[in-house]
Amino acid sequence: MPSPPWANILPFFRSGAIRTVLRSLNPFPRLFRWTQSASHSFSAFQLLNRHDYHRLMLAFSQDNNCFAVLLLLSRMKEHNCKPDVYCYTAAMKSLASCSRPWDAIAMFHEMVDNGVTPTVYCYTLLIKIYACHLGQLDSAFAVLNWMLDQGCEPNVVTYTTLIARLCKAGRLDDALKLFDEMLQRGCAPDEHTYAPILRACCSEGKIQEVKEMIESMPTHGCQPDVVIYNILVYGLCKIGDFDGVERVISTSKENRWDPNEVTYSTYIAGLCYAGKSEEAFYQLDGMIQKGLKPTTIGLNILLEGIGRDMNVSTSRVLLETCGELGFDVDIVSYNTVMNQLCKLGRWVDVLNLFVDLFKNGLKPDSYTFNILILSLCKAGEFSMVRSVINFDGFVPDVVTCDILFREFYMSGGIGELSFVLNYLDRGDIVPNMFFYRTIIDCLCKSGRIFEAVDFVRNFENGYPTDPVSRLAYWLARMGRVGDLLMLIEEMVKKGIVLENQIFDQMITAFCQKGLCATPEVSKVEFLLDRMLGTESL
DNA sequence: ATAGGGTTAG
Repeated sequence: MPSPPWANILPFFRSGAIRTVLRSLNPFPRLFRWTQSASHSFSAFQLLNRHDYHRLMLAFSQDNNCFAVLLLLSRMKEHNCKPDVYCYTAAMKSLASCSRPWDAIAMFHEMVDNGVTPTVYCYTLLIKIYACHLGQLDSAFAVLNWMLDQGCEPNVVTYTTLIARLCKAGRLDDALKLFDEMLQRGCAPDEHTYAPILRACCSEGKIQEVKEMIESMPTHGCQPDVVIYNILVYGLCKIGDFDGVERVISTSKENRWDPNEVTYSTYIAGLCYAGKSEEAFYQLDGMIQKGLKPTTIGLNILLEGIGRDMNVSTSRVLLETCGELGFDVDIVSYNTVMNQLCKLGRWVDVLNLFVDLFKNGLKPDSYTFNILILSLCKAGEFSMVRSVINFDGFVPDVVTCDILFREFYMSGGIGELSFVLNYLDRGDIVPNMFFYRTIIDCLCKSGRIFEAVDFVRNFENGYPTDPVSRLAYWLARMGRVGDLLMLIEEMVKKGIVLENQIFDQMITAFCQKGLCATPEVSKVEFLLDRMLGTESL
């Protein structure tokens, strides 16, 4: 028996959202029975109309499954159900959101080639793909002109899409030009059009312009809403005008809007960044009284600020009270407070919070482990570090390797490092320049200069700048100018261009050692000449 | 039926 035409699609039907859509489709009961009995030979797909296909496509698109969307489109064609502009638009959208913008554009052209006329929705999506997904604003403008040529009038959404991207790209002047153009063409803006422009003005600190533009909105038929006022709050925070923020919030009723959690989170973050965390803490209270709770990110910014500007006891108490207050915390909230305790060397408290986070149904991430491991290392509790490493769910990253390498090496536990090296060998963790620098630091601090030189020499592409400059620093620092000269000569001979970062580090070390007033400095000058000579080649 | 706006932590 041949497999049903939708066999490839059926596995995707497990998603709840898609099931819901399927149940509402006309032919679905029969389709469903077919899959149960598997004895019919007719194609239930023939019962789907364009509208059904479109709804299915949107459901799969929402599920981020563009494979299924494309499959549906090809099924349509097989069953002589010509895809309409809605189906093509849905397929384009799905491709775009699955990071396949070029395929989405190809889909647009396929649609035109098949004689389907794009709607303003479809052109707008195409503009969004060029502007947002590809960052090609000029191509997006070309689409705008093209649709005008085709007699399709852009609407407020079309203009807003392009204006928003121009603003995000820092092209505020072009955005304002387009804004005027849309007015001239008789297209009225709405709140969505103003928001990105106001946001861009705030970024440039043009708060006066922002205020004036908000006041002028009603003359264009727009009533400033909570989003518009949140942008104003953001702009005022950015220039530190917190009295202004107070005024905006206290006049909200007469201006017919209600502050929401974004309003307060923006305000609280602004206060924290300005070093006024105590004031931010106070605002949290005002927020609670209005029945609002902070966003998790806003809360985390506050926890960070309180620990920094006030004290860690307060941030810790706030974290521990979040459950009662009904605030949503996440692993970053715990990491923030644990990190503050770590810096103060309070490793027992760090450990306590590590235990608590599980009670809140959270899972530690690599930041959590790094904070915990660093706390324990600094306290010399290496046996506990070993327990943490063997913990079920341990997630190391390159920072973990860096901490473990440095701490175990310096405490003489070199034998333990095979664990770190195993991770690196397996390729699970890719070392970065900080890690290489740690290796150089460890080798140099323990006097293993030749091993450090060998380390940079045997690098895959040879003598990477960052570790070499670190090594140069140590050699200069230790007064081993001869070894340093040899290293530099060796690199020059191999035709390696010496980056000035290497010389920066050397000069820093020489200055720190107070060698600049001694004859040794002539050797540095010699090296600098060498560098200039190399660079002129 | 389909397209567009605001805060953002380690």
